[in-house]
Amino acid sequence: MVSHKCVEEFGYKGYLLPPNARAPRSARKKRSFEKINEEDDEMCAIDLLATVAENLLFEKRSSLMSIDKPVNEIVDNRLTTQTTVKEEFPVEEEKPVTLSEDNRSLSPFGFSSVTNGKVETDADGDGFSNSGGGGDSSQVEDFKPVINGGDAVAVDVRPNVVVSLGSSSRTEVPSMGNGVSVSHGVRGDVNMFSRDDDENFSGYICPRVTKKPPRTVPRIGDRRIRKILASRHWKGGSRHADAKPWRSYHLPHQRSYPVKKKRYFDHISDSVSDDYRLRTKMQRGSKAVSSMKGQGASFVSSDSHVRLRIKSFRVPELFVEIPETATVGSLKRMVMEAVSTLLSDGHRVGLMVQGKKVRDDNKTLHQTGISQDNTHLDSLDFSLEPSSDTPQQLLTSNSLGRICEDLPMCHTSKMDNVFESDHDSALFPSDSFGQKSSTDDSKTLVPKLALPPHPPRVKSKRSEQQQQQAARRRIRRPFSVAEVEALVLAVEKLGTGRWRDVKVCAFEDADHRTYVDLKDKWKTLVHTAKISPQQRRGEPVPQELLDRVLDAHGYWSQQHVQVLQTINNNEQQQQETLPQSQTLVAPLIV
DNA sequence: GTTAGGG
DNA sequence: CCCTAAC
Repeated sequence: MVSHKCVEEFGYKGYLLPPNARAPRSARKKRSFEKINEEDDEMCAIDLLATVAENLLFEKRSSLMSIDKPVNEIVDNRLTTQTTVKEEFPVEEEKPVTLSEDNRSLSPFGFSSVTNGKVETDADGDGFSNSGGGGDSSQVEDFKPVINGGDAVAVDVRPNVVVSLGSSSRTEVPSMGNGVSVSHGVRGDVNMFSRDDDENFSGYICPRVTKKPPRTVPRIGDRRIRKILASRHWKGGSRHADAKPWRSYHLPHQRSYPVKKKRYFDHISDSVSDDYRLRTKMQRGSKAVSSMKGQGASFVSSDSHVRLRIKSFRVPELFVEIPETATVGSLKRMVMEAVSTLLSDGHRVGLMVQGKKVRDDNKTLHQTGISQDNTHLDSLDFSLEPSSDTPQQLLTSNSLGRICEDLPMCHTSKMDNVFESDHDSALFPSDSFGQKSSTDDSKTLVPKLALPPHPPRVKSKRSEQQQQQAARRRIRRPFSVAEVEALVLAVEKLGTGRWRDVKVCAFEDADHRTYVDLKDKWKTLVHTAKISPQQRRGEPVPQELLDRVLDAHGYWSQQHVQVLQTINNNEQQQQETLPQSQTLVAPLIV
């Protein structure tokens, strides 16, 4: 909406003569940090899953029952990504879940890539070669680098996506884009991309929520907020790094969850997006004596334990474009960044038992039918769903831009190594989790490093500027007639050259309109007003408004000229010709 | 941080 | 809408 606060006093012909001085900056309203708290609660959305899974996992480690399999087999977490070659689906209806432009979370954990069934350790310069794609492995499902004609290697991570729609129904979401990613002509760039329907090649990661009406959400419009949130998120992760693992199942309200997730599930939960399910399989559990007797109201010592085996772990569709010469490490980071970014919006966990969505968080597992005695129950679905009170914005290119911006594209040593070794276990936690002694935990638990402030990079063939421009350009938002009217009104009153004031005056609540935008719009309005109606494009602006634009433009231009003259002459000689300007000029020349 | 102007 | 110089 456009405010009209500044409609009051008018000077000549509706123009308000400039004030003696600009409003002091202290009076300029800053709203940047007022919205932070709204997001506070959402930080732990993923914690629910993390905690549940963590506990389940922990039980396996600490339970008294004998385990006839290696722990890492029982708790078999795999990031499974899937490359499928499908025809492209038009996805007009699907708007990508949007991520704030600056909310990339600084997930410090590593990301393992898999080629031909092998986990790549990223040695420098060990980029993907054009040999990939053929390998198969039952362990590593469906991950194949898609080789793209000797050009950039496009890794098409294309999971099957199951989307929860808030009911028990599911919708298969078609993939977007070719199964074989296309990335011609941009070799040398690190870019995640998708086409928006405009002109830009804007990168984004696109988890989709289909056919789901947009939420009315608190807006989180300020980059600074997002930065803060991101950093807070990150800090939170490390802050809890030393938390001791839970030893009981605890399924109270989500809000009451202490944020105590282990790093392991930091990784896992954070890597889940949107509605990508954690498929779990019930396993026969044996009676176990709780090690937490009496510690929880809902915890009964005779509780049986159920084992959940998370069979696969899926990430949303991602496109990663990266030059062959990039290191595996940089690829891992890219993917990790992308995934992390996806998740930073906050999600809640959904649970489906035998196809039925379980909404009552207070039910016990047993009441829900999750019981070791239930031999019929062989699968659960966990899902991450956009939290109902979580903002879902359009994923603009900005978020991606940040990612790309900060992704080192070089083969530099430090970055590649830092992210490395320790964190491969993040993706394949079973490899490390079950085997690590508790003393080792700190190693994985405490992420050693977030992204360095200024990751080193190498120049790509496309200029960085070009790349960033493509990546972070804001979406185009044409001015409505109402906005134009408000702008004209404000400029009539305030003049051209006080754009910040115009912003505050007339577009205070329009977060997406910066004063630079307003200035630019005015520029185009003046131009539009000068050209013939036939040459004009877009939503037609009423001629009346355009007339006022020219009027105001002329008037204020005149004012500027006179100010200059006055300054040059250093005398008040224009009094007789334009009395009105006296009030304008006089203060300025003092 | 704002403003002005080119891209 | 972006970028940058200049303030």
